Amino acid sequence: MTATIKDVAKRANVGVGTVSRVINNHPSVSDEIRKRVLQAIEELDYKPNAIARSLKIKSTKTIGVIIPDISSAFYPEIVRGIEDAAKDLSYNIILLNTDLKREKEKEALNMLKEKKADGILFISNTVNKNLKREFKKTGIPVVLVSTKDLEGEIPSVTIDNERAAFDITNYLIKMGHRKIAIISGPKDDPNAGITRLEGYKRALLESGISVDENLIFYGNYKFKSGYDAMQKILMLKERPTAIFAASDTMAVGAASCAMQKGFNIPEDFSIVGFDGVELAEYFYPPITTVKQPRYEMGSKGMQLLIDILRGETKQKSVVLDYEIIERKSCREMGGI
Amino acid sequence: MTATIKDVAKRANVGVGTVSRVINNHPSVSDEIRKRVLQAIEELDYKPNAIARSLKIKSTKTIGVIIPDISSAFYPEIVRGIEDAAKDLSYNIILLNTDLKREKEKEALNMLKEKKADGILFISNTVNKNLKREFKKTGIPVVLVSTKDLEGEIPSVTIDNERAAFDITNYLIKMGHRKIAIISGPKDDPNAGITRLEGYKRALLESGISVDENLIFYGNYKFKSGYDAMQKILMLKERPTAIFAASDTMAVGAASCAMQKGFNIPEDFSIVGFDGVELAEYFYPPITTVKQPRYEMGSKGMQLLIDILRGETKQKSVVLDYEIIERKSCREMGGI
DNA sequence: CACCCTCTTGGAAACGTTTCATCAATTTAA
DNA sequence: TTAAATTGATGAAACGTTTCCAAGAGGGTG
Repeated sequence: MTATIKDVAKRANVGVGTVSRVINNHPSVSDEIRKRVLQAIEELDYKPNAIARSLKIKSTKTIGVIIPDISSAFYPEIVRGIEDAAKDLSYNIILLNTDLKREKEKEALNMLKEKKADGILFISNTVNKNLKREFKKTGIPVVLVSTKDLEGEIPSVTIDNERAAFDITNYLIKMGHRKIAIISGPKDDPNAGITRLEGYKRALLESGISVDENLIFYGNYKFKSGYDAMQKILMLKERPTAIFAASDTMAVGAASCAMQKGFNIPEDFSIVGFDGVELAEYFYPPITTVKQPRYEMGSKGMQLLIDILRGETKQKSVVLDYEIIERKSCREMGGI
Repeated sequence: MTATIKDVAKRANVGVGTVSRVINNHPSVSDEIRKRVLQAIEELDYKPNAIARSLKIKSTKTIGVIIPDISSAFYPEIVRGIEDAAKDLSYNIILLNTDLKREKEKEALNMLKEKKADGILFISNTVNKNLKREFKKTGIPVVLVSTKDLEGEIPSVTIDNERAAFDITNYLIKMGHRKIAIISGPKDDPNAGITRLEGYKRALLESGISVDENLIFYGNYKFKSGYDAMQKILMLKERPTAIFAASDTMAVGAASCAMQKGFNIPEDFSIVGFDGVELAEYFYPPITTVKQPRYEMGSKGMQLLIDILRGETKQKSVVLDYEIIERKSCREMGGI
């Protein structure tokens, strides 16, 4: 069997308390004994049992990470940011997928409560009252990443979606576009759906362009919904010259549809996306987009969570910067 | 504080042993007492402490998942397969990234030993003697996914890379291509680098086409290396008519390069990839590829691991089927 | 020399479970 | 009717740590 602290104590001829103290670097242990203990540890290849330790100190050095779907392009980089930060702080992460199902979110929360996670990073649905009650029931601190508590009670790390949509729409306007369609997220997504649509509308209005309801389409951030929206756009009598898709994947879907029907990007349509996903970069032509700092969102979320666990912070939320990445999917309009 | 088994016992007026038995569905407890205990559990919203339980039963219901990089397009779907299967079997997963660094692999193994993971799914570097020694030291059962132990001692779930490469190369040959370049993986990757190159060569040879060393290029599976290889290909006096890239991302890189220089896919070059990643599907034109069953690899790996933990299986490895997905990136050659 | 500190060390208790040896009560067999 | 067997329930021990309390060993001081 694998060695325990008792075995080490015996071999080093000391008490278990002493061994524990050298493991945890308590100051009050003489150099000579420390050396003896260290040697015994070495000889037995002793590794402390984290489970036993956790039981005693009531901390597992484990963080639960709740996301919709790791195989969806948006999340892996967030998770990578989380895991890197976790490693630095000597935590581990348990990954749970929810598919945005409330039921699975609840189950995940239960698991994490039973396994005594020290904290939770929640990157799933928008938070509602009901969910907040579930959070409370676990008794585990939660930080939101890339989603929000509408009432702002739970700390979160996000970007300003409204402003980002405003900026990217303005980018199109500056290039001379006046008929700009949007392929928005779903109406029931208060975080990235509604806000981006609002930013788009505000940009139009502030430039004196009236918003045309016929140029507003709704998708679900996936390829097919972008593709389908483009099909509708192509059937318009008065086509837009530019399209703002609320996700890169929809942007690519739209571009694919157009190209398949014989149109060219950016000559016939200027297209911009949102997220800054690899697909947009590697597509041909590469798609201009607003890049969310996904890695940083993850690592920052982790750091914030740990700060909170240590009681080192007033639970304030953080809003990160986004960046418009100009590529080859847009063109300047000449005069009308 | 949150309720313990003692609190439940007290409230239900029974011994702790009894509570434990109803929690674990042991048969010998009377209906009346069971009811009483259940009610107490309900009233206190008692959730068993998995840490304490783990300490006692020496099983954490946790599996370590060691991968190179979750933000690399190939892995997320594997991980999703793993997590889904884990959930079904009531396990959780701890995710660890290694960037293919031996040092990080070692650290990951140590963490999992200390945290007493019940099993490990290893999806990183090819396994060598040294690593195998580290596996042994943890004392934790390991299953390999999408990588191999050259000596075949450790159970694994993979596809037949050589045969897949053979098939896809043949696909090109059947279309009439005779000058086929390959953008291979690195020479020091015995799993997916060398094997795919060998499948390519065998296909050529069996069709009586001699392999031309000038048509063999090496990349690292990433976009840029595909792009760079294409640049070299374009500089050849005698250009190939088809290109087999050992990853979809390289295939897309190569296609982008060609298109940027004014060539058309598939008119000027037929291109096929490998992996079956989203990028290949959404690229325009969509890239023909051999799709690895990544989700299934993950879930199968998980199931195999659990079978082994339960001692229900002779530790045999499993080889999964791949699938050639025909899209729009290749064209038939007329007679020469 | 007696006293009081300080510094180390040992060991027991506690963390919240599961399980095992006991025991009490009830049923079955003789 | 009594002995034996079966069933159900109890509580202590154990899992491997950490931490706290007590105590021993010096060392200074008056």
